[in-house]
Amino acid sequence: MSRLDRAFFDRSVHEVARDLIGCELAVEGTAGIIVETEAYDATDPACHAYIGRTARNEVLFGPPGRAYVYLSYGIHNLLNAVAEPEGSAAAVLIRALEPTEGIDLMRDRRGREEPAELCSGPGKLTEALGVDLSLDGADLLAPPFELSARRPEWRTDEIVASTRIGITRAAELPWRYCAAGNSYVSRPWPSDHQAAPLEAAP
DNA sequence: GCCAGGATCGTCT
DNA sequence: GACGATCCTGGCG
Repeated sequence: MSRLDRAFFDRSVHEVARDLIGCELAVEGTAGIIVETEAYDATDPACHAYIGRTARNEVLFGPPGRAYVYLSYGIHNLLNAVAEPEGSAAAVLIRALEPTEGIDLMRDRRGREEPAELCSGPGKLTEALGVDLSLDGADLLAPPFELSARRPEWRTDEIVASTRIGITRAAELPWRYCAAGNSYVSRPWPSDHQAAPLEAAP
C-alpha cells in the first residue's frame, strides 16, 4: 500500500479531511483505518488558530504533513494533521479509527475489550495508539507515524459530511467527514447528512 | 438505554 | 481565574 506524501496535505483542509477517510494510520505496532475526521481552518472561530499565532498553535502555521497534538480538558491528547501551505493555518482532527493492528496492545492501553471502544473518539484513539504531547510538531510522514493511502474499495460516495461534534463555536458548519455505514465512528451522523463529493469542498 | 456530572491542566485573559 | 475540538461512571427507569 502506497504512502501518503507531502503534496497530499498541501491542499485545502476540506479536501484533505475528506481524503483521509479510508487511509490507514499506524504508530509503532498499532494501526487503524481512519473513518472520521473534522476540518478546522483559520477563518473558523472553533479553530485554535482563529485568535492568531501563539506558542501552543505554532505548529498549525507551519508546513503541511505534521502532527498537531494538544491536551483537551486536561485529560485527553487530540491528534490533528496539519494541512495547507506553510503560513496558512489549518488542520484535520482525526476523530475515529477502525482498528486493524495491535488490537491487544490497544486493549491494554484502553482498559476496554470491545473493538468498537478502542478508537471511536479523538481522545480514545490517541490513548490506543500511544500518541501524546511529545509528538506535537512531529512529521506524520516519518516514524513513528506511517500513513498509507486509501484502499481501492473506498469510494468518494461512501463518505458523508455532517456537523462537527463537541464544540460550542461555529458548530453548524458541516465540516465533519465519516465513512458511511462504518460502525467504528464516534457517533452516528444526523439523518440530514449529505454526500461529500470532491466539488463540495469549500 | 439515557443523561448529568465530574475529572484535570495547559493556555490565554 | 475560567474555559475546553472528551470520556467514563453512576443513578434512574
